[in-house]
Amino acid sequence: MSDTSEQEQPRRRQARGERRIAQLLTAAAQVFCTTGYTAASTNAIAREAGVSPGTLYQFFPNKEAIAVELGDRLMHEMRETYGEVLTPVDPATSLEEAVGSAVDRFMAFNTEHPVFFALMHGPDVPGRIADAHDQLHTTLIGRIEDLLASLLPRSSPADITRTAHVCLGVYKAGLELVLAHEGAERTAYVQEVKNVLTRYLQPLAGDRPGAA
Amino acid sequence: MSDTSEQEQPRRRQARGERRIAQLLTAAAQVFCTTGYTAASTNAIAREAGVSPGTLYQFFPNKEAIAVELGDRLMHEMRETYGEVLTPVDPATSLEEAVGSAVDRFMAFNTEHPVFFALMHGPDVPGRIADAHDQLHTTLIGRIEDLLASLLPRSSPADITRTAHVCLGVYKAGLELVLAHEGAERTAYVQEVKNVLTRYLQPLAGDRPGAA
DNA sequence: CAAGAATGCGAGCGACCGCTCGTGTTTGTC
DNA sequence: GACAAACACGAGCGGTCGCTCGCATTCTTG
Repeated sequence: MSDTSEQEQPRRRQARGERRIAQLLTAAAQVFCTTGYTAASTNAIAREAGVSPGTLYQFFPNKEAIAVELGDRLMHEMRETYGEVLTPVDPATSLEEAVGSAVDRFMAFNTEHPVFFALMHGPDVPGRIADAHDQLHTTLIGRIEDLLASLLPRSSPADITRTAHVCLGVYKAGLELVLAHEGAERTAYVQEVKNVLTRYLQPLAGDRPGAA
Repeated sequence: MSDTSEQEQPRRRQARGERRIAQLLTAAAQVFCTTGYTAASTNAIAREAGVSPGTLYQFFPNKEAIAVELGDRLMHEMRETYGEVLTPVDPATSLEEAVGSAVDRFMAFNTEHPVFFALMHGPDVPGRIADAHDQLHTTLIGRIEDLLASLLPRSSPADITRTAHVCLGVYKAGLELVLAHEGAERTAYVQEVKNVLTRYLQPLAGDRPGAA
């Protein structure tokens, strides 16, 4: 039973190979960003990276694996940069501060890695990536629920869940607007996203500081 | 000059043809809804309609024309059902009433024609449809700006424009959530969308009735 | 420096997709 | 019923895309 499962580990990579992988992932990010996942051809990714199609398939078994590896690395960098997503609670912070810092963190990451949004938002992504997407989505919703549970003590669990989905949806919509603008206008949109969320949550909050 | 442009009008349709067209558009709506535009194959549409690929191309010059015609008919039905989108102003209505009625109208249309959202939301749609999408988007933003200009007299034009984009984005995000649920939960999400918008706009509103 | 492994190439295979075309069937008109 | 136009069919053409394979090159290792 144990030998029937193929382990493909004995593949020893050289430094050149690791460089090629990084190069290919960068190229893939570029192409995914501009054309989306399904429309992105592996030949185009190879061309963008300046290598042949055969070289690409030396390092990735198929097109999906490229996106999966890219997603994994982004996820890892996100966790590394921001520690744990959405620090659970801090009873002293106001609603505005909590929302503001959460939005700033996510916006910073997403504007620095636009591929993330492109991969997660596209309705075309196949099996494995959709799974990762759902998993991230569920995790995120859970975190937001925890955050909201402490911020909005008067709400029922079902209401908390619904509110969490609304918050995430609003954030995603705001992200799209933010990514579509630059400079001062972008900053203004970030502020608007914070406004929408704080004003939405304010009436639900208990005796929090910072109420208008 | 006048005869160089080809007029393809002399194509006289029989009742059977009109029926086939409606049948094909219904099938296309179904397929577009489940797979999106690009992933939808014309053969699949023909199969869904129970006809051969050749028959499909008897009535539509290409795949894009199917989506365009579908979009045109939806647009026409939207205008016919709701007269003009977003009745400009009514100085006596409260902010809650204005937001509530606008959201209800759009939600009713979009839940009855999920294709509309699928066609407008997909990042994959090609030229002509993207044009129609942009045109609708611009028109909608303009209407919302007009509405907001009378509701929020203290805001500058630039702020109005930004606020309009935020409102439309929030609505689209809410629509996605609404379409993902059914029954009582769906109703609850509709209410949440209204809550988000009213609470967002409330602090900007002048001496409107209905303020909390 | 040899030998083997890892890397690199690019023509091309198989599958699918948008679309066509030759042919046969149904419908409207006289 | 005769004739033409509209409708219907489905095999298949041209093109793209994901991916492979045979072979050349570069690196590592003893």
